Amino acid sequence: MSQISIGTFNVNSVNARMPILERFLTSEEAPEILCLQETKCRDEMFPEDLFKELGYHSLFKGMKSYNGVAVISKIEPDEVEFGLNDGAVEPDKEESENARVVFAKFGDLNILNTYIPQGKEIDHPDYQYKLRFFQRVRQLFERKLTPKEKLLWLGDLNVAPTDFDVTNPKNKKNHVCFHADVKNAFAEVMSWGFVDIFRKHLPNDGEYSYWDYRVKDAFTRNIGWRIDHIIGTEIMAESSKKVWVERSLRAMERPSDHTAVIASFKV
Amino acid sequence: MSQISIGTFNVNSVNARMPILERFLTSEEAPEILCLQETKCRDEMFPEDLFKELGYHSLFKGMKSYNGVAVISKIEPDEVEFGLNDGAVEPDKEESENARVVFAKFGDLNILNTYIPQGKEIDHPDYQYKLRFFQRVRQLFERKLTPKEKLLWLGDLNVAPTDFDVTNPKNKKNHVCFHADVKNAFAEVMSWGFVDIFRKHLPNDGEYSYWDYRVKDAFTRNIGWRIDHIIGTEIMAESSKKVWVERSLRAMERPSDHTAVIASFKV
DNA sequence: GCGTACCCAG
DNA sequence: CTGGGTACGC
Repeated sequence: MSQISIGTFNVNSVNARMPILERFLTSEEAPEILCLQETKCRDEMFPEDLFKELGYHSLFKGMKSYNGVAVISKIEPDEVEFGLNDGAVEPDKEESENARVVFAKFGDLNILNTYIPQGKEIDHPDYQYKLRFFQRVRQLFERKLTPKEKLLWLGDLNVAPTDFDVTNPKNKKNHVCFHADVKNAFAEVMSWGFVDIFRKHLPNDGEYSYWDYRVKDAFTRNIGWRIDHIIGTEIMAESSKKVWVERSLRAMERPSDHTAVIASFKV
Repeated sequence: MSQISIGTFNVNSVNARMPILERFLTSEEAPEILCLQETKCRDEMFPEDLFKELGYHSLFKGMKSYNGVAVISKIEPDEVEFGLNDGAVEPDKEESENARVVFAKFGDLNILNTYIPQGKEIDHPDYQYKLRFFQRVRQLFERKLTPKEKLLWLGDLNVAPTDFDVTNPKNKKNHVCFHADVKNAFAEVMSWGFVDIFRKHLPNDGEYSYWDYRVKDAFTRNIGWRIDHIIGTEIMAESSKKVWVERSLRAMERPSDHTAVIASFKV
């Protein structure tokens, strides 16, 4: 019986965040597998060699300026797939969807790392695209797996599912990450057969993963959002031992606006 | 009999260079008067308060993005004047000329700090403007002073007067800072009654003040230019005791492409 | 290469 | 506020 820890971290530029990642990945808390979002670099710019020196294999798909996902892991994955691959992708969205979704299989453990579109505003076409994106993620799960399998869904899902997940729920009813429709779209995916593993271990309020740079002293005042998630099938929830928010990363010099969320499992 | 040291430093943004300026101005080598060029900030943005805390009075004239001159001094000047004020300024050049030339009088010591136009290319109209700029600087001296007075001319003059002043003179014949015409234009100003005080004390080659960021390892390989000058009337040359290039500033973190050049005088 | 400035995005 | 892009100057 051994332990494995798996996490998610929206880095807001993987290259800008290397000093923080280097410290984190050489610390006691370093996870075996870490899902990254918003790497914000083309594949040629991805710091694969630096991760290799830290003992991590990298899979990544990026683009110029926006989006970009990666999975770095001490063990090599057996299978990898980028994008939703459902035939529903519009031609101009292909690049960004590949830079938002990565599936990786490590033995019998399936991992989906997603950076869900933010949606801009409630009446913007991107918000409808976001709602459809959740549907398509559910369809991906239906197509590839069953709820009986070992599956984790991690990433920046750009949704705070409950009032406990934001500092001030009252003034966020029309926010694209808190509106009823996006909560429902998220709940529809969850109902396929998922458990919110973060909430299983950290049921209290005030547990956030993102603090807006634009809100003055948001981090020290703990004005934040829980939009980075660790979700899994029942079997994964049962084997989960602990979840923690690695707040130290958000307190370092030049931090991302998000921090890492990690779960440990017994295997 | 006491000592005063006076220098010139093209800072390539005064705000970007404050960490370096703070260290320099609190060190043993801190000059009593320092002429700055390329401050690159509008007057509202000039860090007057920071210099005040360091014990320096500031005079400055800047503009958005480009140019900008300042004189910071432990003693307050008695007279100040910006620009060439010869009635020859074209309307669209008025702002930049005021941000290129500052005259200051400290007792009987006259100081002209200039940031001479670079000139872009030998066949560009800006190069002819540069040559005329030197003429107009000479006319300013003729109008205001005589070679018998105490006068220093400092600044980034964008001219390397001799083969000793660049690393590879052969491939620079058509450079706007090394072409025969610009050397002549500079020599014309010198002939009014100036001594090259830098060269009086540092006659050897390899003494530069500017190392191009774009030349790989230019500073460590000492591939540079002497384009920042300390020039004075005979009486100033006679009272000069020492000149040094403050290379430490170019070796610090996030340096300017230039470094400071300082002269000490007995008064 | 390293400074500006201005744009976009979250 | 802090990323990334562009353009421009030296």
